Amino acid sequence: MPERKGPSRKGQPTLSRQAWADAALDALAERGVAAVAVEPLAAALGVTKGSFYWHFRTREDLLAAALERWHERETEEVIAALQRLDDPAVRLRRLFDIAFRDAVGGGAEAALLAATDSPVVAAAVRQVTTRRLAYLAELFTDLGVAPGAAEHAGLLAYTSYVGFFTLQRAEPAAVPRGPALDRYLDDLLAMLSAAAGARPSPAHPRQRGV
Amino acid sequence: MPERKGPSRKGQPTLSRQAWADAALDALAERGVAAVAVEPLAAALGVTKGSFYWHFRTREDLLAAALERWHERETEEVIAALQRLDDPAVRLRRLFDIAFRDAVGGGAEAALLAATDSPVVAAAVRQVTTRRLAYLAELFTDLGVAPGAAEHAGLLAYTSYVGFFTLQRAEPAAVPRGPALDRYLDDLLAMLSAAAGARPSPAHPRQRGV
DNA sequence: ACCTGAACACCGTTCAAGT
DNA sequence: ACCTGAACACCGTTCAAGT
Repeated sequence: MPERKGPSRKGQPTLSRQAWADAALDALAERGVAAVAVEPLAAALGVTKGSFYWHFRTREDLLAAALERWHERETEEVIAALQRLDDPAVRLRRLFDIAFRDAVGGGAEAALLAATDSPVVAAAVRQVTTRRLAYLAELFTDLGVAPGAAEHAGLLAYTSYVGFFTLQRAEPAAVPRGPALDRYLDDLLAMLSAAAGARPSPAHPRQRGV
Repeated sequence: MPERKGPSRKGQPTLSRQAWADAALDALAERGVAAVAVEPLAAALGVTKGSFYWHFRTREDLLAAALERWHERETEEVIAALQRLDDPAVRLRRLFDIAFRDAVGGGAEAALLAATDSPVVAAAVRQVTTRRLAYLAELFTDLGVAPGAAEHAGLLAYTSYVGFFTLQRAEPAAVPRGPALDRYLDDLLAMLSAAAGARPSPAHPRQRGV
């Protein structure tokens, strides 16, 4: 995949596949999957839509390229950064900070996770989801949690995260900020630790019935 | 709003606004927001797309009507049914069963909650979200939880729910079923009760640090 | 009152032709 | 190697005309 070949016509550098994919991912994060449209994107990039088809076979292809970029940026790079931290407890806390405070994905997440009507999007989302759940389970295992309980806790953590940023998009006013967010994360971590420590099968004692 | 006016041409009953809205909601639940398309819907209903514009001003209008139906079915009717139960603890458990087991919304939920690029969808989602969070807070208050903690617990419950069905759509294989689901809901309820019982402000004792 | 049919704009896709 | 420009299909929207 050539990165860029140097200027060609009228001083404009020739467009690369990557430039299209990046523009597509930006549009997607800001205005949703429908905004990944060839003609408007071409206009924004200053070329005709015909030229698009030299780089990509279809619009779906462009989406797939943008999605690949998303996977790399918001999953692989985050995991790689976490793995540079020695203490798994620190890794978990850092992950929560990244996920809940820094709001990974900058808007692409919510747009993507539910746009599973598109087969390309569905495939990318499945991959990312599997990868993240596996990493979370690994993280809890590193903390000393038994495999089954670790998977369970990872699931709980991930659904909370997905729900959180979805809510943030749907109704930002309802999402905790500042000290309320601290308490929220505190409780979540505590809940997770309780769930992770629970024995797999029989009913376990609880502090108060709800 | 007239329901139906009796047959008109060729034995076909005249189409009502409601028939269009229902068809739109079905398409939306099954194939996403993009599937709410005038021409295909008209074809399916056996009329020309021109006729659509007698009932609705725009496609957005149709979406809004479908959304109103969604709000009624998946929020107001559910709440009304719950309120017929006396014991708030039973209400909460029943709500969890409906939400996590019977998968409210039959697919529309995930498609909608993240399709906030459309202003009509965004508005409907905001309304439904606010209503549901308010009801959850009320439910926890009825259980004897203090107002602040009740809101907090409701938020935790709702984000878990949203994350759960999003995951169900994204990667069904990762979602617990059978006894694993029982344990999941058990833990969730216990976590919620712990969070609800926590004092609002200062650091509270936890069973084990994570 | 409710629908048809033709028209037009917008965007995805193709392709011959340009540089 | 990379792009233009014209063409066509599909869907949203309008509107005059039908029953």
